Amino acid sequence: MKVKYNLIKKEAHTNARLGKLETNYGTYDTPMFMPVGTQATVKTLSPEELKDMNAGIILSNTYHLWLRPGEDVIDHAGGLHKYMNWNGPILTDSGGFQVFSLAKPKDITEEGVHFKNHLNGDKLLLTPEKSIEIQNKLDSDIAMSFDECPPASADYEYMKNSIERTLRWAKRGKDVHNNPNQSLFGIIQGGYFEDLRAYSAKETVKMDFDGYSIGGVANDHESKEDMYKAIEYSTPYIPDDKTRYLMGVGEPEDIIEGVIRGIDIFDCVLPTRLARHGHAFTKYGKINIKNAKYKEDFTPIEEDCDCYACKHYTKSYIKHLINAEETFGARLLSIHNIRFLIRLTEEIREAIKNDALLEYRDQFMRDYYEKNK
RNA sequence: GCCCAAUUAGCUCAGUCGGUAGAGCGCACGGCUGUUAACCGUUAGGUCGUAGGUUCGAGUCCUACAUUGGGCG
Repeated sequence: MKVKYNLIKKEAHTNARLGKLETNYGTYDTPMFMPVGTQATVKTLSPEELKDMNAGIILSNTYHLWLRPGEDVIDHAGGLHKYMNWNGPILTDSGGFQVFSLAKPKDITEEGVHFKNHLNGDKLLLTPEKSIEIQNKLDSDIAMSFDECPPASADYEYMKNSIERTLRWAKRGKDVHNNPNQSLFGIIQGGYFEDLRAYSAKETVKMDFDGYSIGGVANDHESKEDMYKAIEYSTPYIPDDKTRYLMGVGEPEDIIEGVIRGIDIFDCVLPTRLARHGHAFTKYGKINIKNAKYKEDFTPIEEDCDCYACKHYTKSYIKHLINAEETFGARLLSIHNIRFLIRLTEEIREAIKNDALLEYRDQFMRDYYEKNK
């Protein structure tokens, strides 16, 4: 089946939405956060641990699985769910972000994007059709259109040409997509140009995708105000009965601000990457567990956190593990950071129910930036 | 007792022809937003073993001593 978004309620004072997303693998409350498992694994974590954190959809990546182990291997294994032992929903990114992070502008043509395989240097061509074909074989629940994710600093002319091409790529991908059990999402681009966002959104929605995402944000050190505007420029054109997915975000405050502007789902590498780099989210701001002050801090990362790491381990111990480059440290911080963002969405949903999201936002920001600093 | 080598940042070591010193790691701190990222960056930290000598100028050349390691007795 295709994913189905059911709008439960709109928050009284913002554009926030409470919803339920029906998938092949169960129904999940939105707003929600999707952990990122690029290479068919959320780095350092087992599926059981993800379930314990109350994770819903997880994200994986077309480009990486195409190169290794190859979509045919996963197809022959019985699909990505079986391959990685994840019996929850999976969204696959199309490789569009790799256009941004790996390709040079000259590598992008109408046909597709020429890559150098970052593992062995092979020259490769990824096209919208190929991306959809790979995602079909991976058998994810939600496939993403193959887009170009231009840097926020791109000028108007570049951005305009880019979104026109992304629209043509979206149509080509949709034309070859024929998996009735896989949904296909369109991607809105346009940087911080109001008219380009509006145009991209309207034209993408005309193609009638199963859901819509907003891409091209938080990728170029742009200001948060600009990022929030890009969301505001895009969401008005997305129908109420379709999911809105803000790609690659984010930081706790960006998730809250995104929800306020009508976003339903988020994904971000930050919780797991920060974890491997020794940082932890807390209600009172991000902490660097490597700091000397935690050497003999025998309290958990957060006293009131219900995650496995906080229930059983101290900052002192986790600092030791990170300093000693023991992988268990990265695991414990990953568990905490993902649980932190999932718990954040749980609190956000509660605030929407109570029509008190702005109050929740203000209190969160006071705690996150002012206390304990 | 004699001979040889070494001695430079907390650690392991570079240091050219003599022109007053660098790296890696560690320490301290920071950054990371659809993962080419268990990564990247920024500080701090030195009477160049000690005492003399040669020289305009010595980590570098000479002498003695100390310490450490090795060899021969």
